[in-house]
Amino acid sequence: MLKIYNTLSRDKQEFIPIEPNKVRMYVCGMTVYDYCHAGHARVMVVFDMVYRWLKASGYDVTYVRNITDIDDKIIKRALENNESIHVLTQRFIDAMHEDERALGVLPPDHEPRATEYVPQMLAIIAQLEKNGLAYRADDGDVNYAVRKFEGYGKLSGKSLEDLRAGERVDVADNKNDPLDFVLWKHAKDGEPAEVKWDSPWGAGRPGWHIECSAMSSELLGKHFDIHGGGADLQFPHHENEIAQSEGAVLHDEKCKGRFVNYWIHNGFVRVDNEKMSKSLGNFFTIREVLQKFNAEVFRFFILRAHYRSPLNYSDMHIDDAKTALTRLYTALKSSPPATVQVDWQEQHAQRFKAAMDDDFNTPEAMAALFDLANEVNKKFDMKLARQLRALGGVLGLLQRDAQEFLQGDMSAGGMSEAEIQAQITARNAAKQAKNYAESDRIRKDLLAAGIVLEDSAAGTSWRRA
RNA sequence: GGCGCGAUAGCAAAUCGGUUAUGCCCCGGAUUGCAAAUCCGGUUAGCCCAGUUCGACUCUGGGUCGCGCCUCCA
Repeated sequence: MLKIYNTLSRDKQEFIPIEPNKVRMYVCGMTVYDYCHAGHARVMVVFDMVYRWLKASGYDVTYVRNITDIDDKIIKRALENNESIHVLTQRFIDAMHEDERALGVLPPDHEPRATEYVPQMLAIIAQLEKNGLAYRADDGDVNYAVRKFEGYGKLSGKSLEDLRAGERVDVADNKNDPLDFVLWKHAKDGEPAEVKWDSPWGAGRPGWHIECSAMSSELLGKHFDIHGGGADLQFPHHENEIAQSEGAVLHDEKCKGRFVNYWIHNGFVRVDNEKMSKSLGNFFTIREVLQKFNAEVFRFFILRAHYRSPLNYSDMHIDDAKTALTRLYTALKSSPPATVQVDWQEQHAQRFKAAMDDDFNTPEAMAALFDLANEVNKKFDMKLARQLRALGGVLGLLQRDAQEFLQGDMSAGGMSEAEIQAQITARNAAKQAKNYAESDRIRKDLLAAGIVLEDSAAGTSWRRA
């Protein structure tokens, strides 16, 4: 039985899908005006893990992760670069897909782009206006009247009074209430034609929050199971999504005004104990990280912490993760990669499953993997090795050929395989002649070049340190 | 200021009201020509102060410190 920590209720709840055996899940994806950073990597990997676990649990999952391809920052960047919005966003969408593939992230079932769902957004705005929740401001924007929506603040645990008392809320012009947010932004002079759509309220473009309400209901229906994203989206983005989506279906009998059953938020990636973010400038792009570290190591590093905990990014920690993952692959050395089924009756698998069912406790699931590796090493048991590989596969790990992982890593500028083999041959000759001074010298030189030799009954093998 | 989250050994990170978490590091042993890998064993825990309890790292209350949201943010 799967339990999920639901941000809405602030506790772990048994997961019961709306439709038996089916899960409909929506995750807020990226705004594509730049390369993805390590924080984005965490969202991708965490929800990929959730997606995989739901599927492994036998659910028929529909996973939607949107792409925000219209927004202030995109427009600004396109103008700076003197290129079209579409060219800019397409370039970063391609880059994002490259990063994802490297991290072993499965493609979502749908990847809707905001610009393709403007009619659906307009329909929701019209419905909100009809329901008395949206109004047209003097400047031409259409705003959401937050005070008219009962239950505003239920996701973030904020009351309107608290929010209003907050010092940091600007009193914006043209809003009936400072907390009201924009549904439709009127077109301004100087904005490219590419960012203008016709609407009953005049030419303009959508506000940020409305796109997710539109795309989720179009692809998953008005009421679906899981909605996810980074913890920073809890407020105001997800709070506003609820106001929009539930406000638009106030009188809809079918979904009884309920938008999402389970809200899942992942914790931040930190640098020096501070949130990694664009505005702080303390971020590393995924490509920067992957220049230094193997992508699977980075994925392993992300999943080694619980998804809701903060994750401190540092080279030292990723190095630590690399050594740990090397241990698992070492146990798989004599087990060729093959698609094998998990034997869920086996005890490590049971522990793994119990951990994953407990709010996706990947650190505990991994502990089971390490215990399993110990058994494999102890017993030389190929069946257990296959089990280790299969369980790793559930997390999107351990699918490579072990030799390839151990030898192929970070070889930039390293010795070629042929050179290494030649050295090994020379060393073995020296060993035969009992010239240990020479054989040790060769091994020492190789070690200095980052090559570790391992003698065994089967011969000498090597790996990169 | 309002709301929320966290504090576990040298580092990272889980579980749990009483029984070895796990990984990295370190020490000892086995193995090895010597190593590496592996195996066996070991050292290092639970921010502070009270309370509940036969017993608390785990529950409750109060501190302290750190972080996040309240503004674009994954």
